[in-house]
Amino acid sequence: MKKDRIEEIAELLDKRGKLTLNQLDTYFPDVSQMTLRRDLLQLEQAGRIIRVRGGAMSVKEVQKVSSEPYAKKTAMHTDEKIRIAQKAASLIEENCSLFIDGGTTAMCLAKELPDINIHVFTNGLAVAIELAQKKNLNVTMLGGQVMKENLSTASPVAKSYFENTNFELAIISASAFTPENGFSCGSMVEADLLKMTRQKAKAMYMMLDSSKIGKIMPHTFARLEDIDVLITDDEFPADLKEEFLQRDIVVM
Amino acid sequence: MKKDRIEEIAELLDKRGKLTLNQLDTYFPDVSQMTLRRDLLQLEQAGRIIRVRGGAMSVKEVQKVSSEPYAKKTAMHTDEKIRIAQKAASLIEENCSLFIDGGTTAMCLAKELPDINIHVFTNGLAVAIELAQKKNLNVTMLGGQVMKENLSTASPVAKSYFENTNFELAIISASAFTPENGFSCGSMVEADLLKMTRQKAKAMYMMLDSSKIGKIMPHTFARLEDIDVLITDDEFPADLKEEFLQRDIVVM
DNA sequence: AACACTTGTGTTAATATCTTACATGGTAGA
DNA sequence: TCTACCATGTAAGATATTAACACAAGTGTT
Repeated sequence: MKKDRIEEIAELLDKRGKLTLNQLDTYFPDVSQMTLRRDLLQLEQAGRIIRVRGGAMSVKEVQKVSSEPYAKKTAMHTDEKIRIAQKAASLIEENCSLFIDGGTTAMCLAKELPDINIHVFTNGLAVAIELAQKKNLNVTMLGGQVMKENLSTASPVAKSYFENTNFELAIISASAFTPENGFSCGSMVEADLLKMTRQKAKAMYMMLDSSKIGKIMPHTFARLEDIDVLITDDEFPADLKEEFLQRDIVVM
Repeated sequence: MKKDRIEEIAELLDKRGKLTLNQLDTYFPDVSQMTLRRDLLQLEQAGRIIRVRGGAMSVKEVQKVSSEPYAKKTAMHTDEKIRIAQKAASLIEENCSLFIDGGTTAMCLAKELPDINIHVFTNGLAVAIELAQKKNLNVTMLGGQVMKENLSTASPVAKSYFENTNFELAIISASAFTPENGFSCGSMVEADLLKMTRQKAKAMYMMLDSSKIGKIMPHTFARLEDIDVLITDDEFPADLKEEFLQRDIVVM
């Protein structure tokens, strides 16, 4: 079947990074080179690969090679983030309306979200673009001044947005957490926005990988008791977990 | 000098995403194609570009590819658009405040804009991200529902933004133009936004490559006399130009 | 100054790769 | 059953790339 073969080619390329047509030919001896060419063309149009002379290479590979310095930042704790994002995604139901922030954990969540009929509000540019790929999903971008470090928007003006919009659920992530100082982040305007979000949403889920615990950032936007669900990883300290559970907060 | 040329090629590629050898050849008429090939080879080994059949593409571009249907992306880097964008960019002065739309021509403009102290409002997600790279430039994203086809936002809510913001200049592009129907685009909400923009801005510059002339899209957002400057290419018909000039509109 | 030697470049032919156009067979729906 | 369409194959032709050699200008050595 054509589709399977194309999928297989894509996976191969993701693993190997780069393949020549001759290599592909030995992988798929029962179809002609021309067919493989056509497959590659399709994959290229889908944006998954790049055709180069002699064959093709995976887009992922290219990204890896080039973004070494930046990769370090984002690659930190990626596995945990993805697992946390998957947990969060499993909580989303069809026809709901939710807010997602613009951080890297939120970006992971955006990738994990199923393509179903939900409405998502976000202040992350990259998150919005990622979500725009999904056909059934509705995205609304919160406007405001663009913060260059994290490609999010934040501004007092966003407030006027909120007056006319509604969402049941806010899923956000913090840069730091201690029981005393609550959930905090580095930007005041962002903290402001997240506070507003808390007021607007019926429920608030917090994604927090355990590396954030014990850190303090300048601006607190939520306290321990403000959240309804805490989504974290297995490293999460048991004693802290107890504190959440005592307040009827679900920890998962 | 070899080094300068290579640097120039790299910059060119970052701006335009992808170039064929023939295009490069016209940019550097005083060296042979073979030399350019060798330059590309070097840049490839340095990891800055990827050579593809017929030419090369910027690694940076590839990173963006994953977030946008690829075919569209490359198709849009036409020479005319870039030349028009360059003309438009040359009109921008330091310390001004302007609006740019989210279309592909606007994207070219974003790339051409100098990194000086100006404030830019836009409703294009990709445009905002592009502009966020520039250190001295200030970007504000207009919020609203994200339109998946063109990664722009548009919504009635955007109106509330405009009440608190000011910009002197709006530089926008249309999808279609006829003297009778004016400048039009395919989306009603977008047309709405652009109309508002017209009211808010002191001046409006229109970027219009000649391929758009004679086409009509469903929603007109500006008429001939609404604009102050028309930025177009050399193919622009002389008789039409006359019509603009009669209304004291600068054509360049 | 004469001499290798390196480096950047151009020219051409040989090679590799890609596209185009057309032919074939199988399959789903009319 | 027939038609239309899709996925595929084949091969000629177009295009792009490499390889090989040549040359000129600058550099250092004797």
